[in-house]
Amino acid sequence: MNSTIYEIMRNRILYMEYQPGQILNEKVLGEEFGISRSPVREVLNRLEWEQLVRIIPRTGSMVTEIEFSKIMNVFQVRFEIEPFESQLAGDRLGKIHLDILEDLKTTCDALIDNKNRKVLAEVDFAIREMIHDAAGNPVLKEVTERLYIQTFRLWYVVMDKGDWNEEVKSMAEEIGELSDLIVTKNTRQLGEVRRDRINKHFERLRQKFFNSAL
Amino acid sequence: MNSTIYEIMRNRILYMEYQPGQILNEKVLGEEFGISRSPVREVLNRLEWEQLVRIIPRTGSMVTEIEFSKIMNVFQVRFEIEPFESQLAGDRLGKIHLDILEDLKTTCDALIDNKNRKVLAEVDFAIREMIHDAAGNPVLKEVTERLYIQTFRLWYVVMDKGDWNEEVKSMAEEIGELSDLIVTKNTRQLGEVRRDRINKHFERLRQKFFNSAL
DNA sequence: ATTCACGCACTGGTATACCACTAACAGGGT
DNA sequence: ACCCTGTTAGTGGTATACCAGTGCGTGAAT
Repeated sequence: MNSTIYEIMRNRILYMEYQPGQILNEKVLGEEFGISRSPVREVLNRLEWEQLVRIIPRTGSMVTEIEFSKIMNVFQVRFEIEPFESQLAGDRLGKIHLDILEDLKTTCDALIDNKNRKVLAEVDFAIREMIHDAAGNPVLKEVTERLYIQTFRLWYVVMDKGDWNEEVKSMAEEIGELSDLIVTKNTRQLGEVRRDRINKHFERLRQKFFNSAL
Repeated sequence: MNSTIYEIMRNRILYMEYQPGQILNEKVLGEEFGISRSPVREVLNRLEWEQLVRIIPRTGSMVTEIEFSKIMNVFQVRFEIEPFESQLAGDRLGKIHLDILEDLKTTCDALIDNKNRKVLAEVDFAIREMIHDAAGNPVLKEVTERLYIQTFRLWYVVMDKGDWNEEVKSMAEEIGELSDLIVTKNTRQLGEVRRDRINKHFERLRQKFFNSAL
């Protein structure tokens, strides 16, 4: 299936196996996956729509650079829409989700002093997936996830530069906070808490990004 | 340019020249526009991820049906995100925009007792474009516009069934309200007012949709 | 006359061939 | 030695050819 190749390519970009600015060649990609240029182009078009590559005529598909100004725009929207989603999810979060969170907490704890960016990222994806399901609005899910992906790489590079344990601790805190709110059935606060989280997250990204003077 | 053909196709769907459920044929489209299937498929892919068609293997591209449940999901997001955009726009709305609104008001008034759905729709698009520009966040614009398009057709069919002048009057009211808030520099209320507008809009759509028992 | 089975024709999916364009390199002239 | 120009190679864009799958129509058998 084509969507498999799409996901492979997407992950390569997100996990920085393809560097920002790198030029991808349709013919080469086709040979690698054993398919012709037609389906490759389809995948590249989709990636372009997700703002992960920019197709440049007679040159190739350039993996998009990480532009802070653009990412600020995305965060401005996430900052508004994700708290809303959490608020929606509040009504439906229950015991099943507590179990999921407990598992994620375990995974998270195992990462202390044991740096593995990809696993930590997968924990984040899992939390998000849980919220999406609980919110029960597929349109909202699609929009939110698309925006998240556009900010993902910045987090991923910054993780490499800052204090690793601090990063893990922050994630563990988020999980704990979520669990607490579910246990105490204080789900109306979910929105506010999430807004706080994203705000802090963004602030950390901003600082580390400019400190490293990329 | 391909994007021209994309826009033509998109408009045909939005303005119901292609009926929901209608099957489009790649070869036929190619012949009509004097291009081959490759660029046609590119356009159809784009329309598919805009949720305007669904490509069905060995059958064709089906213009998506108007599903109320899906549209409810979209409205749930619009209801949250568009007031936010208006709020952002508030700081930058000024005299230039008042002039635009005045023009639109004139266009609108000319539509009383003179039914023309397309022109009224274009007025709506123009208002939205103004807000987008003032808000100054291209990401937000893209998301918002994409969602709007997904709800557009419902409005377009409902317009045909209800009281035309009521529809025009509602639009004129919206323009007036906007102008007033700009004049009195009461731009902080823009968000709330917009939320009200969308709410009423949705309520009208809901009622007329179920009355007509489509 | 009705029903079932076979084949044909039409679809989108994919591979391939061709094209227009550009950028880079090499060679010759100054 | 340097600059300018012509050619060539390589890109994405587009047209086309081929393929696999399916649904419908037709014809034959009961």
